[in-house]
Amino acid sequence: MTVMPTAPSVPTSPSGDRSLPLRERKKLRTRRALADAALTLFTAKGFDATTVDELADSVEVSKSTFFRTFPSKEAAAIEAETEVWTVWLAALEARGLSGPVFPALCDTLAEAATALPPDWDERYVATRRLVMTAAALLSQVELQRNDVKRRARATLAAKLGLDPEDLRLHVLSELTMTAWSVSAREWVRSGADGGRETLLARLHDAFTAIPASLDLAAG
Amino acid sequence: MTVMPTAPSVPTSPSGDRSLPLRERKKLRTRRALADAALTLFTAKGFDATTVDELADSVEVSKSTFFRTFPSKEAAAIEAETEVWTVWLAALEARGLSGPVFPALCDTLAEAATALPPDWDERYVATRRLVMTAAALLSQVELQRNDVKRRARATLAAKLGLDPEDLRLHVLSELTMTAWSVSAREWVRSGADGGRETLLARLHDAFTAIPASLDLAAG
DNA sequence: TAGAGAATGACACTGAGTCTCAAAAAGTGT
DNA sequence: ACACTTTTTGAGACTCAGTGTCATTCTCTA
Repeated sequence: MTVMPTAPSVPTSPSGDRSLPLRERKKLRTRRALADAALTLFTAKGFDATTVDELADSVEVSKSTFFRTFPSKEAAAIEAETEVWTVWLAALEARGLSGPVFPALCDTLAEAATALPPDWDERYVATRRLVMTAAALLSQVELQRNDVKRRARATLAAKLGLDPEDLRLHVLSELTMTAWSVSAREWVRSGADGGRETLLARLHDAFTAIPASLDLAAG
Repeated sequence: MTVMPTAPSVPTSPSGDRSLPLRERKKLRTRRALADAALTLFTAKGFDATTVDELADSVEVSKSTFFRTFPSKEAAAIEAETEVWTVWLAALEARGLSGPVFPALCDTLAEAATALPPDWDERYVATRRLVMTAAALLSQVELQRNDVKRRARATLAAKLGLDPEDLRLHVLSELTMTAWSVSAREWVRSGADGGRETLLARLHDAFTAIPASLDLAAG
C-alpha cells in the first residue's frame, strides 16, 4: 500500500518502511499479506466461495485480526482501488488551485496515477477483474468512490470558497471518476498493455473528450 | 403492521389493480406492506437495530416470504428510489430520439417524475432521510443507480448505434444522475416543499447549469 | 529487565441470507 | 360443488460475516 515508497534507508526492504516502528511494520506486512491473499484466493475460488476464515488462515492470522485490519471482506479485495483514491485525494489537498478547475483535476489524477508503486498495475488489473465477478465488490467500490467524491468536493469547496454541495463540484468530481472509470476499464481490458503511460494517455483523452459529450445528438 | 384492509369486493380498490389475478394482487399487497413497514420501522428504531424477523412479523409474513419479495433488507427500504428509475428507464426506452441527447434526458426524467403516483413524494422523502442514516442503504442506492446507468447506456447505445461503453454515454447517464441527486437532495431537505412542481423546477435548473460547470475556475 | 500499553487469538454470540420440505393457498377443469 | 395441478407460503435447520469480551502475548520505553 501506501503512499509512495519512501527511499529505503539501506537496501531494499521487501515490505515495509524500515523507519517505521516494528509494530507498525508488522501491521503493514499483515495488511499486504491479507490483501494479496484476498486477490489470489478470490480469483481462484470465487469471492462468495471463499470464507474469511480461510483467508485469515492462509495468512496465519485469526479472523479477529482480519477484521481489525479491514472493515469487511470486500475491503481486502479492493486495496488497489483504495490506493489510487487515497493518493489522489492527498494530491488534491496538496495542490494550490488557480485557473480552470477541470483541467487541474485531470492533472492531479494523472499525478496520482504516476505516483503509485510499480507493482500497483498488476494488483489493480486483478482487482478490477475480480470486481466484475461479484456484485458485493462492485457495491463496495461504488460506496468507496462515493466517499471519495464527497471528500473531493469538500477539499475543492474549501479551496474555492464554495458550498460542498454546489452542483458544479458534484459535476466535476463525478466526471473525474467517469474519466478514470472509462480509461481504466479499457486499460484493464487490454491487460494493462503499455503500462502506466498507456493509462495516462487514455486518461488524458477521456478528459479531453468529456466536454463535447454534452453535445451528442441523434440522427 | 397489517396489511391494509383486504379490498372489499365493491368500492375502489385502494391497492392493486383489479384486473390482475388474485395471486398477483396479493403479492403486490405484501410487497407494499413490507416496503411501508420498512420505512416506518427503520425510521423509528434505526436500520441496524431492526431485524428482518421483526419487519416480517409486523406484516404477518414469514422471513422466507420477505426474502422472496426483496433480495435484501436494504431493498425494502428503497422502493421509492427504485420506482423513479424504473419509470425513467421505461420512458427512455419508449422515447424516439432525435436531436440533442442531453436535453432529451432532462425531458425524460421530468416526464418520469411527473408520472409517479401521488403518494410517492412522501415515501421518497422518508426514504432519502433514511438513506442518510445507514451506510448500508447508501451503498445499496449506489449499486442500484449503477445498474440504472448501465441500462440507460444500453438503451441509448441501441438507439444511437453506439458502443454502450462509449465515453459520451457514460458522461450523459452520469450527469443525469447527478442532476437528479442534487435536485432531489435540496427538495428533500426542504421537506418536498412545493410538491412535484418544485422538484421539476430544480431539476430543470440543474440540467441547465451543468454545461457551465466545466468552466469553473479558481481565483 | 520490569512494567505499561498495544496487538492478538480463542470463543461466544447476533443476524442476514439460503435451502429444503411439507402444508396451504389459488388457478383449472369437470 | 368436486378433484387435480401448480404456485406460494411457513417452519426450521444451516452457513457465514461481523461484533464483543477477555486472557495471553507481544512491542515499546524507562
